[in-house]
Amino acid sequence: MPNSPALGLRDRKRLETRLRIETAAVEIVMTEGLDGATVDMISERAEISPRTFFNYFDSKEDAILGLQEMGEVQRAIAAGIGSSESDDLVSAIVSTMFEIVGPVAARTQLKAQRMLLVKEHPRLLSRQFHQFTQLNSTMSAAVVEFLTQRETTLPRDPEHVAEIAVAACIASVRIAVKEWVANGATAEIDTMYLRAIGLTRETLKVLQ
Amino acid sequence: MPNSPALGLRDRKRLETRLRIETAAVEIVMTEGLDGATVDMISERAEISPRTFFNYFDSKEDAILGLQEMGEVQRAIAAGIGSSESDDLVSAIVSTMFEIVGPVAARTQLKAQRMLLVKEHPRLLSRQFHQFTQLNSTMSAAVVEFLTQRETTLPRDPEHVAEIAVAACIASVRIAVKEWVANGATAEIDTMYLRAIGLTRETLKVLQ
DNA sequence: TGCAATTTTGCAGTCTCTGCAAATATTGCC
DNA sequence: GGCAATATTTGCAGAGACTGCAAAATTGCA
Repeated sequence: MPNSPALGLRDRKRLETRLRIETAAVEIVMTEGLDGATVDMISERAEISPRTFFNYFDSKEDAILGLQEMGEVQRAIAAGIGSSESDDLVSAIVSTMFEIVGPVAARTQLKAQRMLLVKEHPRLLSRQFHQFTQLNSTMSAAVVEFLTQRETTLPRDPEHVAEIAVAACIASVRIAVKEWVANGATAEIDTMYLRAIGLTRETLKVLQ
Repeated sequence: MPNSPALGLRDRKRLETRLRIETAAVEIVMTEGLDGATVDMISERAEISPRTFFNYFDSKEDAILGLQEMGEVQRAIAAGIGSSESDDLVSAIVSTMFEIVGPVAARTQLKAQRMLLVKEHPRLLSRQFHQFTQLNSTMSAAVVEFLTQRETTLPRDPEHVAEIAVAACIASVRIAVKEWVANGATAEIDTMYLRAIGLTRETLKVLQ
């Protein structure tokens, strides 16, 4: 059990409940479909009251996707792009995104199922996408920081350039993940990662 | 009045009702805020029953944004990218997007107000964005077509490259529009258009 | 005018999501 | 162990989005 023993009972319970909700949500959507799954059903299976459900997630979709709270994701982004070993911006962005939604996603059954659901219900994809959109400024800031540290000459509008770069990378990752799922979700994670980077490069060539 | 006389009374009425709903939606959101505006209020001002509202739009947000039906937008995309005079992919994509959401947006008061609303309520932005996401395949197809006609050597995965290119352009347009609105929405449309293209180019340089 | 097709509407009902206050659980402290 | 402070859970009542259905109104056309 990967339960950090530093956490008190209260926090451990909270984490456990959260996971129980996420699991219930995914399971029910898998059998009942996206519209067939109701908050009541999910709550019942997770053994909480429907009211409590909304103490944990803002919407049904959030629970299905297990969307973390903004703060957590923001920290992950800053840490990810900031600590990138490579000097290459594309790999820094792509690898950070994989740290958040990718590799982890492959490890647990829950998250693998989630990806299948997203494939089946595109509505969910755009919900997840929406979170990224909201995080654009965080990402941009991290990218600007990255550029400031490594590039001698910054572009004229670093924040905007960063935002567009992030958008392109998001699209690449999304495609790579889609392909990966389409191929049975069995290949090495690295395949996906390299694929995303390769796709980005290919696009850059064409746009030039 | 730009009412095509070719349309029968029935269709003209339908169009007029649609416009009345869109207008009512924008006006009410401007005074009451996004959450303060209800379908009942909008329907009342548009002089239709709440039930009829949902015969025209799938959701409150769709009405506020005046989201066209998919089919219409799809035709606009195919026509836009296909008929581009330039050989440059970035300008072909960007100009098509402006034809759909940009220049038109500046012409009528309704659409200018809409842009202000989007600025104030980011939730709407991602709703509009969502439509673009859904149209990704349409756009990609058009871009692939574009490439096929003009490039001697196609990239390895044309559809994917197209998707990423479109994503980058969408981000650029979004930023350009955001800036334009922030500056009072008064500058020439061409400014916005050139700005979007310039931003894309700047980003390409950095990602390289 | 009168019939067929389309559109509007009311109604009943389901579901998401929120505020509030009472009940319950956890924590830290004595 | 017991007690007070704090956090969490829950029930309840209610607003609002959205849907299916069938009756009523409107429009198109012979």
